[in-house]
Amino acid sequence: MVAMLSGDIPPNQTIYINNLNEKVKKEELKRSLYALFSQYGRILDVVTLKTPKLRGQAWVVFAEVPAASNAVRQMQRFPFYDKPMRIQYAKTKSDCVAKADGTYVPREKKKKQEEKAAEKKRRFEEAQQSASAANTQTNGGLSASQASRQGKTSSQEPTAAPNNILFIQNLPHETTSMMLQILFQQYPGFSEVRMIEAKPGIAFVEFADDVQASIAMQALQGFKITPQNPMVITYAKK
DNA sequence: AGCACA
Repeated sequence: MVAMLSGDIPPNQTIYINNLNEKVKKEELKRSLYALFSQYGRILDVVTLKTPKLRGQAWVVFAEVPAASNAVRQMQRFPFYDKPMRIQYAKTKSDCVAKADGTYVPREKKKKQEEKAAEKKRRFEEAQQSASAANTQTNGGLSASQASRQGKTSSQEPTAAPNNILFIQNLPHETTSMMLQILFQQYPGFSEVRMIEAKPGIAFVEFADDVQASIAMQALQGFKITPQNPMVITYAKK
């Protein structure tokens, strides 16, 4: 039954992921999850903790339930840092969602720990910010195309299954493989660009694995080589 | 295996 796959928890906008590789650092894990899952829709928050009870697990909060549903289906068992992800809907509402709908009540906590942790968190967020600032620089000016892409994925067509090969469309005809190489080789795992003489405007870009391809896809989605040509990146068909 | 957010 379908219900079995989602572990009998009713659909909601937060997915719970476990069986994650515990060796991956928290910040990297968060960023990779963000990059990987934002193809399904807007993400409000990614929560990862490294406490003994919570390592190897993560929560990804989507703005919309259908995005979460697509993610649960499409990314089930996806090999992520060499381990198949296991994905369910989260059991309880995420704080960021409760805050948005006005039902949030802060829970009681031990107070001495809180102050220490607040400091740690501040430092963590600074690191995150500089990291994402660097990201924005490389693909600035994408918001319009990203918005239209998300509109598409969240409403109808099922997203193609992840693949280590990306299919690039809507390239200006004067694009060379060297131009694409320069763009894509900045992402880890890049292996090669292939273009077909007889078919201008498209290209294939290969990465070592699906995760790395996904991250490059996310980063360069909508990138404009010329102002009229935001590139459209999907996974190549298998 | 393990469902939190400070």
